[in-house]
Amino acid sequence: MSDHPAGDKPLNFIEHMIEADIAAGRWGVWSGEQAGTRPSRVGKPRVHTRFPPEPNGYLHIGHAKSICLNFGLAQKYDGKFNLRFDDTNPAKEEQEYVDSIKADVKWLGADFEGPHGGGLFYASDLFGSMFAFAEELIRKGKAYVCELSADEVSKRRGTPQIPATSPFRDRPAEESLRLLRQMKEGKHPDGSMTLRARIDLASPNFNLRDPVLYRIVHAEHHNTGGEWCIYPMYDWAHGFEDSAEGITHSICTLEFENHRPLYDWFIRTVNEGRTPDGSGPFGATIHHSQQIEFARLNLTYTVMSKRFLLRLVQEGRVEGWDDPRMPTISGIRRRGFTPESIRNFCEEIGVTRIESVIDVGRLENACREHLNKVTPRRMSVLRPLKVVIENYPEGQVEELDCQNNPEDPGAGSRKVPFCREIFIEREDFMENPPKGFFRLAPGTEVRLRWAYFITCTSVVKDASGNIVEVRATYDPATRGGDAPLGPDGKPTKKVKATLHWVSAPHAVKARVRLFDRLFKAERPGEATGEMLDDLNAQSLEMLEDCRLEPSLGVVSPDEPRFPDGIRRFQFERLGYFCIDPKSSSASGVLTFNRTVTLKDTWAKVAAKA
RNA sequence: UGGGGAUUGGUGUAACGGUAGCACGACUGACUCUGACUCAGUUAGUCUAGGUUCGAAUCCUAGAUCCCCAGCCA
Repeated sequence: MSDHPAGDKPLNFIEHMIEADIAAGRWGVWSGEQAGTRPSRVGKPRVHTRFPPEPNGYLHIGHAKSICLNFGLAQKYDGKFNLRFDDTNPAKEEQEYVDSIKADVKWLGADFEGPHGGGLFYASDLFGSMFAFAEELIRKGKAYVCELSADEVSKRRGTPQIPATSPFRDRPAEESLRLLRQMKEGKHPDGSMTLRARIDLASPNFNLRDPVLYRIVHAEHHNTGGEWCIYPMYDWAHGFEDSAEGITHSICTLEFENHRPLYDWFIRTVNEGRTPDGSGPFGATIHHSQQIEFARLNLTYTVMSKRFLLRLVQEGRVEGWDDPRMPTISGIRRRGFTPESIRNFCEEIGVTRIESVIDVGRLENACREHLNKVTPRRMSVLRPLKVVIENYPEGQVEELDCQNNPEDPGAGSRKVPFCREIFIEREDFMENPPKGFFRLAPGTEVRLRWAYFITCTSVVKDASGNIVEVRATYDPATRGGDAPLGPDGKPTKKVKATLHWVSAPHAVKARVRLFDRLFKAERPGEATGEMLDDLNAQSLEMLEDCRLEPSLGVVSPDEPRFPDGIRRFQFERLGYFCIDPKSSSASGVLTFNRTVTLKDTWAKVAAKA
């Protein structure tokens, strides 16, 4: 069945469901009132998604998959996307997390306040109506106050074969109502009682064994302050949040699949005694959205558990949530990744119900792919080795033209100074090169990018035999880096290698931070059960004596401005780097982060040998 | 030994009873003022066993393996 025009991406399973819903007219169409800022939306089938994080930590790349999915659907179907804080547990939630999540979602491009945005919501703003629904459930005989302690509930939970029990199950509704109000008024201590749904104590699905709706928590809430001392559980609250916001497709991860019967039960039960026109004894029917589960993102060499990431932060094993080695959005951003590259990555990996593990290299590739197109090229020497060009006049300085981006002729060029003393990369010189090494070595000739051909004449060593300097001669006829043309119009000579370089006296000094994977193991914790055992002790390398071309010391006018304000570059032959303002200002030293290396065929060959 | 899901090349993902395709990786080669990029080619797959059918990744039966569920977390 190829009813898609060539080049069209195949639909994922959620899109298939949406198409089916549209065909069936399941969710109706946008009214003029609902269309909001987009009149074009009026009359189109409703698709309304949301991203519902709990503000108990920073967002990570796994959340990015969900954000891109939900926002992407809203965009594709000209619908709406909400950001909603699922803040029903004051014990774990903080304003700091709320703020970071808002910033991260926006940075990713999922603008919940833009043309496809439905707005910003808080579950806690609905506490009042949720409480009313709870009272309604009691009146319908579908909920009761249970005075079992958490411990006792656990003991009475039963097994797959043996049903759970509660002695309070058949308590009169009036009594439950009175107790619930007392709970709300703070008359009872934490843990002394709960409100439970009256469903099925024998269900093989434990979620239906009279789940808790409300627990008593005397704690300050980041949004509602001290207004409440009872808080709704996730299962009870979530469907009402979706309902109130008019969400059509409530997308969550696979582990909530067993909760779907509960999700549906709550809405259905509230809707008992309600009618579409509001004439029922309990008023008007409330909206019932469709829960859909998909597989969360797993990455090799990466831990996505918020709890564990929090531990890394608290134990000081990383600099913080935004450490560039962290899989958090803020870490990845500080590392230099672009939102485009993350969106492309999420698009490439697809959406299914299969639990898979994506090679983290694919995320890096997505980043290279985008950065290659948009970053200006610069020359930087990370581990400097001095080269003295013996036949270049002392005191002479030339300003040479260097292209900013060979991929993009429109990016123009810049001037880079050249003189008698330059630095090259230490690893670009070998005194006794192996076969296949075609960089600089005694007697060989290489090109200095955009500059001249040079030939190594000798090596200078210190007392202990370390190479401290290389002597060379240059060919003045190769100015600009091109060999002179012969009578046949072809270059008179060719070199196999082109090296990056900087002028020694003009170079800007900087610190560069190189990052490796945070974990040594493809699946951290698999071997010993303790993820910390697989932490990579060498995941951060600081290079303190790097020399950069002078243009990096200032913001040049033709440097592209990224919307997030981050200055990103390709250091030729090395990789993609960005300035880390946080580290720079903290240390007083201009500091770059390496986002990702370039692919390096030679390193692969050399490693094999 | 209860319930709910999943299984297609190394990895990810299509195909919804009718030619198993795409992407990434890997490997070759071409090109190259980045050992990058780009381009061309090669590689390799339907969990197993039965059954239905002219025809099965797809439907049926049985089995295997993996994931989720007994928080007053989400």
